[in-house]
Amino acid sequence: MFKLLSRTNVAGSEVSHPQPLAFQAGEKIGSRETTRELILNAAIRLFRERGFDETTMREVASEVGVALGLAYYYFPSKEALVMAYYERVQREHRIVAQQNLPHTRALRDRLAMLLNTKLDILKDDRKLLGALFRYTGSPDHPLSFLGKNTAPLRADCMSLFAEALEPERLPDDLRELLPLLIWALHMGVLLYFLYDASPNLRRTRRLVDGSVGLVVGFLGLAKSPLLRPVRRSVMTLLRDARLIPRS
Amino acid sequence: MFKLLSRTNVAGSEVSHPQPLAFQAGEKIGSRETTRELILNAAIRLFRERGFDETTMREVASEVGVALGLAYYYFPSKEALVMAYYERVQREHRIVAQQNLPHTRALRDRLAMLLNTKLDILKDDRKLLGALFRYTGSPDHPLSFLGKNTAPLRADCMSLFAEALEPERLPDDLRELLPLLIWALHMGVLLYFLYDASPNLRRTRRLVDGSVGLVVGFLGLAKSPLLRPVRRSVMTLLRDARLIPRS
DNA sequence: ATCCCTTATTGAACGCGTTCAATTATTCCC
DNA sequence: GGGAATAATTGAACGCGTTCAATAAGGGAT
Repeated sequence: MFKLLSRTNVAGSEVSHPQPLAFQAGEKIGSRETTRELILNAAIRLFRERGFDETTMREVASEVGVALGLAYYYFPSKEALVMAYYERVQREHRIVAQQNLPHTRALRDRLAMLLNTKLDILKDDRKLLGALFRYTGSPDHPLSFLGKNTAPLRADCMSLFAEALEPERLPDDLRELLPLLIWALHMGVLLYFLYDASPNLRRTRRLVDGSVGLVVGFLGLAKSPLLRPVRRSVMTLLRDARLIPRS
Repeated sequence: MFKLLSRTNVAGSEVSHPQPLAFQAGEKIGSRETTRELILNAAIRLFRERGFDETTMREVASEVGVALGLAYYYFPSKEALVMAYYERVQREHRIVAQQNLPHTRALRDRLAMLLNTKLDILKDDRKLLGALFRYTGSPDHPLSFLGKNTAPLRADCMSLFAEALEPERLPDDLRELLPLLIWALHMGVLLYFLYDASPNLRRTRRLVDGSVGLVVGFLGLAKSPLLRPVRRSVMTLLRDARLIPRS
């Protein structure tokens, strides 16, 4: 189907190969970005090994050899570490996706590729990814994945889905609607991934395949001019709810 | 449309009128249920007034006049207070729903009534309801609303939706599928409610109306024997994903 | 009434996320 | 080089959710 890029093929990957500590005891810590990166890398490594809640910020700071307060100088909270990491994941996913999209013709394959490569990147991250959902019910929290502060991240993710849809012949309303719907599906898949205890995430992968198939099938149906009033109703509803912008 | 029961009409309501402190300073605290209820009621009241995070467990205990540790004797965590409250909400909702269902014929009205009465009950609870979503990303946590410990609560909620669907002529597969789908919609509505800043939750109410309309419309379409293979695909997918039981 | 077992309650303490005043280091401009 | 401003770093402390050993209270059996 789509060409899986193996981990080693992602040049300069920030995510999959967190850099080892770049200095030894007694050596002076480098620049601002270096310290911040060190802390982030150490945190992600420890979160992966032990779990998010099971790792303390004291351990993270100690791992880098800095004072606890320094972690808070660079990151406003423990969860913000995970969010910073997820932003990296997003960046890496964009790179991978844009490498694969030119070689993937069928929409079904394109969408499946997007979801599966995301899962590939995140496959070792179940012990920390859940922390991203912590503020789901807190509308004003800066880290709420549905809140206004994360709107750029959402938009970025949706733009990837929009890119995958680009070659398709779609009515304008569907072209506008689908990135949101696929983003929502993608969030559902990530959630499912967290709950999936099957070997090698088999069930999650099958869910991806199956749901992408249904989306593409639904799309074939929904394109019909006969269903234009229905599409219009959906668009109206979502606009009223401010889930998509007013045109 | 449906008959709205006003708050005062719900006899013996546990939710809407948290009982005042049943004793005065120096008076001996009553039985186990009384103390537990006192703590829960005080907590919910304070959470409503101040917000969940803004209220400390020390304040809750102090409000009842007991030691901090006693709150933890009765409730395993701060969030567990909110979950206990939500279980009450569920019970009250069932009562209200079962009073209204016999007088509501059209499916659209039945579904809208279920969602709207839920919102009625929860309307003052935005400051605390978000806490229920805190463990969304923690599959093994007892309070995860998607986890196994909350399966009875989910099933109970879905059974209400199944009841609303009862009079409808539906193919078996749809009859099995729809409670889950409507439950998911209901969760989406609750989430939306948390984020909705419109006056009197206007936008949430409109979302309810609109989405119920779409569900009913979709249902009309989905019933068609022509779409049986699609329904079968959906059922297969959800069964494989273990989101509905295998038949 | 006494004893024993279970439940309820307490107050002190723990630990972790977070904060912050003080200090040190770095950078830029003259 | 010196001074000022800014950024980085520290270590101590706070406070809140949570825990727990000790104690008190309640209930049942003898």
